[in-house]
Amino acid sequence: MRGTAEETRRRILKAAGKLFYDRGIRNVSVDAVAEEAEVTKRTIYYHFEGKDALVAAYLEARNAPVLAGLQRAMTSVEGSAIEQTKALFAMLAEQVKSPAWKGCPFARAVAELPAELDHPALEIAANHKAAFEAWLRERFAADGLDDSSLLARQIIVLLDGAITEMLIHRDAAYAEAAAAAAATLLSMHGASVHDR
Amino acid sequence: MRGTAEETRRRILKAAGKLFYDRGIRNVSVDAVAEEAEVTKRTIYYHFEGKDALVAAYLEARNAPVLAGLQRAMTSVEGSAIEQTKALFAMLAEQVKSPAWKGCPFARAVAELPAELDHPALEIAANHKAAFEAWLRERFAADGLDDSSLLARQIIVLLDGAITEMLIHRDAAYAEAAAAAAATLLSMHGASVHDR
DNA sequence: TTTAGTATACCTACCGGTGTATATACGTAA
DNA sequence: TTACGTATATACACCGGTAGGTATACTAAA
Repeated sequence: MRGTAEETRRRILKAAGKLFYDRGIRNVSVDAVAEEAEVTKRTIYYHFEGKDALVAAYLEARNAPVLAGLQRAMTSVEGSAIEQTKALFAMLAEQVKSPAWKGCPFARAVAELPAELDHPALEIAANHKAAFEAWLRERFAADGLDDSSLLARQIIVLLDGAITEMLIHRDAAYAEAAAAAAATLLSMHGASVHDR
Repeated sequence: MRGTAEETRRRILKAAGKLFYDRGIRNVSVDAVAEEAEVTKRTIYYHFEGKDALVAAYLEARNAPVLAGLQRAMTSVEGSAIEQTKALFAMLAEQVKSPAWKGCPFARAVAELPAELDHPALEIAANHKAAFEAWLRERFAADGLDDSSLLARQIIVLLDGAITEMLIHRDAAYAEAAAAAAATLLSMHGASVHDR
């Protein structure tokens, strides 16, 4: 009963990701992760230094895929920055329909982990958010929008705000309201509603 | 060592509120609350059915004060809906400066508690958010703004989004960006920048 | 004297984490 | 090609601490 080390590690991370995201980090024991991964707890502690390291690795593993998903939601649509931003919120409105959707794993980790303990996960979350904001800024600047830096910041605020409200109310209307707000803001800064 | 029941209950709730908000609900044991309240754990279980009930009571107790604080931040400023909304975000920008500030207790509770267990706290949080959104809608409608319902929804999205970002980055710039976005949206719907 | 409220002590379950034996993949030399 | 040695990877059993929760005796006010 032994695959390669990488395979086992990935299996653990997959199980951890599923449980942490679904139930919350503090609500999931290392034993539960072991059972889900069909591995003994000792194996987890062979591959990870402790639960904190496992949590950090879980968030680290989510970073690239989530970022790519956000970017793809926009770039997969032909059109201006406005069209693409609308597509971003449309994806969000779609996701909330699934009961498995539980909001943003990074924001939830920060909400759950007290800042004082400077858990390694906190920096990972901050970097993730900053990375998407920076990408948005570049995207808007490429369209020649004014204040791309401010705009990117406002869009990410709308995004995370919509996620928060939808996690609370389970209502896609918040994503739609945010999409409308985003379109208004972009058009105020020189964005065309038509194709670029 | 015995005050009135109400007094003891309030002391427990005060201690619970401090610890739950500061460290997160799952990170605080009933023993820790008992110690903070200078009461034995048994006394807590005399006054509350269990930890879940204590958590629910904690959020319930926060509802009215937080709502009042938000409303006061707006109404304490003379002026139009725009001016008052700006004041709302200004208060937020001020709060983040304190290390004790840890975001919105309701949003954090929802982020931490898995939806499946339908914890009583979840409904309390949803009601709180809905209440402020409804109040905002009335406030905007009173100023004769178009689409007050959509506007209220957008402002609360901006508010919770700014809170999320500020919890992650500890940077008041997000409240300022949100304030600017809010002002833009309001002015698009017929709000005057001047006094009403 | 009754009874609401508090204290002491305790229970069971489970938490994160570990000591140690063992099984397997793989490089190396005959 | 085979036999073997070794580092790697997994299993089993276990630890002390603490979690939420409780049985029960006592205390003081009405």
